[in-house]
Amino acid sequence: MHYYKEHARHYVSVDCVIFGLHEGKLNILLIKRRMMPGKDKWSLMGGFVEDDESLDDAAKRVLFQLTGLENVYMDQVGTFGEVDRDPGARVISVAYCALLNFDDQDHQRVTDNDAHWIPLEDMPELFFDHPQIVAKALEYLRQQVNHKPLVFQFLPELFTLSQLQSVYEAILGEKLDKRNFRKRIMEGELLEKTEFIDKSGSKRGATLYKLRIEN
Amino acid sequence: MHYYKEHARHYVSVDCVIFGLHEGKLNILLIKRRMMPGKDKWSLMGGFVEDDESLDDAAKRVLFQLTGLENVYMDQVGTFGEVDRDPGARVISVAYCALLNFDDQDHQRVTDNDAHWIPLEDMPELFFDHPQIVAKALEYLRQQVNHKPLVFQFLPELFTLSQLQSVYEAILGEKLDKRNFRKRIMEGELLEKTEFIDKSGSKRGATLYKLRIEN
DNA sequence: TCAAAAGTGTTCAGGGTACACCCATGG
DNA sequence: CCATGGGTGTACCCTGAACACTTTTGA
Repeated sequence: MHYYKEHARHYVSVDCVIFGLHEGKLNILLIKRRMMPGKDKWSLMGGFVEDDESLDDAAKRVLFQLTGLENVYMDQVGTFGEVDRDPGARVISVAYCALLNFDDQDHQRVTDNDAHWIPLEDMPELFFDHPQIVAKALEYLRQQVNHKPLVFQFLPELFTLSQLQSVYEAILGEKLDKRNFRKRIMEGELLEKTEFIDKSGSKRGATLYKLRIEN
Repeated sequence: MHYYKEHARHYVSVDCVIFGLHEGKLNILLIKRRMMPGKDKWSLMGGFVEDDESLDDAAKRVLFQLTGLENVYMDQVGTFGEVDRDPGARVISVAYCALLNFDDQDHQRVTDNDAHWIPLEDMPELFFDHPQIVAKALEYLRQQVNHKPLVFQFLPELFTLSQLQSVYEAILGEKLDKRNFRKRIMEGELLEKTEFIDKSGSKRGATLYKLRIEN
C-alpha cells in the first residue's frame, strides 16, 4: 500500500460565499483578514479542511464560527486549484455558497470576526481569486433560483408575497411584474396562506404565507 | 508564516467521467483498476494532483494518459470529500467530465490502460463513490446540453443533421421529432452547410454541416 | 383625505409540440 | 423497383409578458 505515498499532499480549504438579504439588497458577508497573507484585505470567510471532517462538514463549521448558525442551506459551487492562487502556499479551495436569513445571525460573532455585510453592488476589491469565486457563486445562485426553492432561505418562516418578490428581484437584479409574479408563484402550490397579517410593511397589512411542507 | 503548518494536508485526485458516442449510444470510458484498493474493480480514470499542476492541468494529463487526446472539452462537475470515500487513504477527488469524439482516441493507449467503453445503460457496479460522480456528471451534461454547444464535441468537424440529432437523443435518452429538431437547430444559426455529402449513412446521401465559427 | 402598499384578470404573441408525405439513390 | 434514410410545412396550444385599477387603513 505504498501507492499513495508517492504523491503530493495539499492544503485544502473551504471558502464560503455567504448571501443574505438586507434592506432589499443582496449582500455578501466579507471579512477583513487578520493574518498574512492578505492582512487587512477583504476576503471570503474560509477555513482549512482537517483530517476528520468532510468538505461539507468543514463548510458548516466555518459558517458556524462566523455566524453562530447551524442547519443553513449550503451548496458546493466549484473548486479552485490554480497553483499560485494563494501566495502563501499551495491551497486548493472548495467554494460553497450559503443562503441565510439576515436576522438569524449572531451579530456578536460576526463582529468579533471583523465581518461585514456588503451589498453586492458595492463589492470591494477581494483578495486572491475570491472575485472569481463570488462570480461563480452568484452565477450558481441566479441559475438555480428558478429551479430550486432557494429563495425561502433568505426569509423568516412567515413572509409576505411582497417580501418574496423582493428577494427574487434582489437576486435577479431586475424588477418583476407583481401580477405575473403572484400568478406564477401560486401555481407552484408551494405556499400556504396563514391567518396572520403583517402590518409592518403597509397600513393595509399583507397576508403572511409559509411553505406548505417544511422544505 | 507558520499559519498553514498547523493544518492537515490531503491527497487530492481528479477523476474523469469520459463521455463518447458509440453506435448511437452514450458511452463512458471505464478502467479495471490494476492496483489496490479496488484491484480488478471497475472505476473511473483518475490521478493525483501534483505540486506543480492545477486541477485543470491534472485532469488534462489524466485524460491524455488514457486517450492520447489533448484539447478535449472538459468541465469540472463537483468535488467529493467524504472522509472515508477511499478505503485506502483520505483522498479528496475533483470530478471532471470530458466529451470526446469516439473516433479520435488512441486505441492503443486505451487498451494498454485496461479501459473499456461501456454504454451508460450497461453501467457495471463502480468502486468507491464513483456511481455518485457519474450521476453528477450525467446530470451536468443533461442540464448543460441545452445551454452550451456541447454536442459538437462528440462529432467530427463535418457531420450530418441526423448524426447531430442522434447525439441529442443519446444524451437526453429520448427520441426527438425530426422536423422540430431541424427547425430549432437551424434557428440557432450555429451551423453552416458545406458542399460535402456523406453517403455512408444512406443511399441518397446527407448534407454535411460544420460549426459556423470555430467554437 | 390622501399616501402607500395590497390585491386582483385579461389579452396577445411567440415558442414548442404534434403530425405525414415526397425525394434521391444503391442494390 | 423498392427499401432506406434525407428532407420539408402547417395547425394548435400553452406559457410568459404586458398592462391598470380598486381596496384598506394609519397618519
